[in-house]
Amino acid sequence: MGKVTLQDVAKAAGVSIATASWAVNDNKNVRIPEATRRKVRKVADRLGYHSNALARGLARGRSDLIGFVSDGVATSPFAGQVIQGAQDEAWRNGKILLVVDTDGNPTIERKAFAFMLEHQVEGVIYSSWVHRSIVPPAELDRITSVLVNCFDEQGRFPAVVPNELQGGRTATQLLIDAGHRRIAFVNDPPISPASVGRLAGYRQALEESGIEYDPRLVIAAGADQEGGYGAAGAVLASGATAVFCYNDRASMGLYDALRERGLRVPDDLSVVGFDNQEVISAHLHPALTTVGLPQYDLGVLGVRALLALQEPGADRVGDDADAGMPDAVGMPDVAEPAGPPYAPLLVACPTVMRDSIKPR
Amino acid sequence: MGKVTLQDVAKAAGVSIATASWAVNDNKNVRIPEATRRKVRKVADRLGYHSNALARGLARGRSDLIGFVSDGVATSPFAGQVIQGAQDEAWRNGKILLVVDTDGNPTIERKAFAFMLEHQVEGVIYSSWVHRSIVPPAELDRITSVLVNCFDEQGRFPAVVPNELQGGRTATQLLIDAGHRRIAFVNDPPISPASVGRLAGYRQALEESGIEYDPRLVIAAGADQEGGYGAAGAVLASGATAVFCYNDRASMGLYDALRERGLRVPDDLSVVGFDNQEVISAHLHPALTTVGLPQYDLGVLGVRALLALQEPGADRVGDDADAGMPDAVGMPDVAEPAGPPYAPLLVACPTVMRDSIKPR
DNA sequence: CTGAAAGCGCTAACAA
DNA sequence: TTGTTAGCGCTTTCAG
Repeated sequence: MGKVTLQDVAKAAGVSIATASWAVNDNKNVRIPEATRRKVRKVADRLGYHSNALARGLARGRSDLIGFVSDGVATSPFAGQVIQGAQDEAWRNGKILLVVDTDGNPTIERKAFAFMLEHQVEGVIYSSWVHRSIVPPAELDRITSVLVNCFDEQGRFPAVVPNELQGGRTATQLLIDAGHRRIAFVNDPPISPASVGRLAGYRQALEESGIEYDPRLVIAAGADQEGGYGAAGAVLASGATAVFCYNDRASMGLYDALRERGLRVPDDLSVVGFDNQEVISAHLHPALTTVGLPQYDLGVLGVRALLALQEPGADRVGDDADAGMPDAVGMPDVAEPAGPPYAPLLVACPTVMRDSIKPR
Repeated sequence: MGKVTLQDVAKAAGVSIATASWAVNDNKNVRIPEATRRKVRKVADRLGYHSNALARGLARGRSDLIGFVSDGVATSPFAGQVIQGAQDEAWRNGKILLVVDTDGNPTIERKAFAFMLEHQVEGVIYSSWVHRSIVPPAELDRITSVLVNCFDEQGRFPAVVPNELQGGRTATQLLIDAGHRRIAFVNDPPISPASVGRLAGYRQALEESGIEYDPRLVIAAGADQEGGYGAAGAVLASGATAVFCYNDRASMGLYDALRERGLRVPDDLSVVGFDNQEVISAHLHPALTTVGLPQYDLGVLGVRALLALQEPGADRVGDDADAGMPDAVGMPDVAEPAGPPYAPLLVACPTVMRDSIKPR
């Protein structure tokens, strides 16, 4: 079984091996009569021929493989989505993803890169579980690479990250639009792109609406249920009528604390979360209005940036590889590969309207 | 840069290309002096040599690639873990995973298999997001394959699945051990390995403790927060002092409903969940005692079964590939590849003790 | 338009 | 112990 080679096909079809090759691939440099092509194709199908990617890669010097190394995306509840997006976009371009999750282990990471190199990947997506600044491992210099959900301060590599500022602004704006003026922000204390960016967005939204920023409304609390639970007292004491929580998990904790005090969302307090972590946000009572992370898009744009890098100025040609693939519409175009230093590509965080905001 | 070949290394080291090959790989058929080996190795390092996996695969007729096709594991909040387990185990054996998530789309699935075939994978893990019975796609017959988190009724393929019955029994036993005799079971209505298996486990545990099974204690409710929320009334009306919920999400809904009625877990009602969906279970108030799904192990055992299939009777040899890898201890051995029909390998569901059970 | 033939980088007989 | 060499299956000039 199995081992049907091009040679077999050629022989069975009564053509040379070269002709068979032309016929099977839609090679544009060579014009082959439709009849011949069809015949070869049919024979190939009948024999169950599958081109050997190893041989093809060797001969062409191109593997059609894209590496995806992450420090935990696969394990994180979040970000299977970014892999999915990357995979879909890779696929659309006739590439396939070689995924390795290093779980943050440097030994594994080193090996992962060795593997990628050996397998002649055309580039690698280096991705982080949590949006953060990284110092790129030395291996990245040996391969065309782009950063996803992380970035290097020097901008030595193209990076694709969520637009935290816009996200924070959007979340806050939701509350303002509902008529709230006194809006608390439960923020994660450690400095991070997310905590800094969302706070900046919060302030920007307030400012745009002429609401004065009151530092007492910014409450520091851990970015999980316990944090949100513990922050309830401070939120209530602040006199806020609405609260923007750093993430959905904190919102969930806040819900709990509120319920224990006999208070109701959104009647007594409007709340908006962040992350759109569906298991939580979609199923809280009431369902949580929140701002999502553009994970799928991060993946898509990551590989798009990577491909743009290796074919400078080349137009993407649509082949039939996308049959049945979800279409990626409404996504920002990736900037022309301008060369370093690269400014991170900021991807918009979408609004997810549910039932936790009450107009007043 | 980059393109350093074995030939280059050989030349630079002043040996033949064959010798270089022996030296770089730890080939056991050929003994070459440590000195030569070391020299070659050093030159290789200096030049930044990386063996070309495509050429190696072609020449050896072996790709060291294992396919992993899933209908949504990557997207599901659950099961990045199974990929992780599969990847780790593959790695330990010098293999690497080629992951494709078809998202349940048959067109994509077909293409995924074509890709796998082309890339000469040595076998494929076919995995489902939710534990279920499947009819294996025809392509599986062309490749050595094993099913993970799913199975075919005829046992034509080895399958690795969670032991739902044991899980259900364990969950119930937890409650019994705490002194409860009247234990409700909030079950998911649709027939599935999980609903059937967990119910059987529930009944078995009761029986083993001489508690009579009362059908009125089995309450049908959707397997999510809404379901658990809605089931509260029935649970309370049943007079149960404890409840085993089909999953953590339902438990979460139940928590909500209870709190709204001024009732407390575990004082007024003990509860145990299922799935150990950490975002939820670990952070509920009080934290939820639950039974986990052995996802990581499913992945590990899946590839282990696959490898066992292709090297019948061969002992696994530990090479140095596992440096820095998490170790897989305490895992059941995969059964000898007995040949079809295969009985599914049942993997134990672990207990996760937290704070939602109160002794009485 | 089609065939012959030279590799792609590496492995593994087979010789030396 | 080491070198020579014939492929692995496919792509792609270069002739025909």
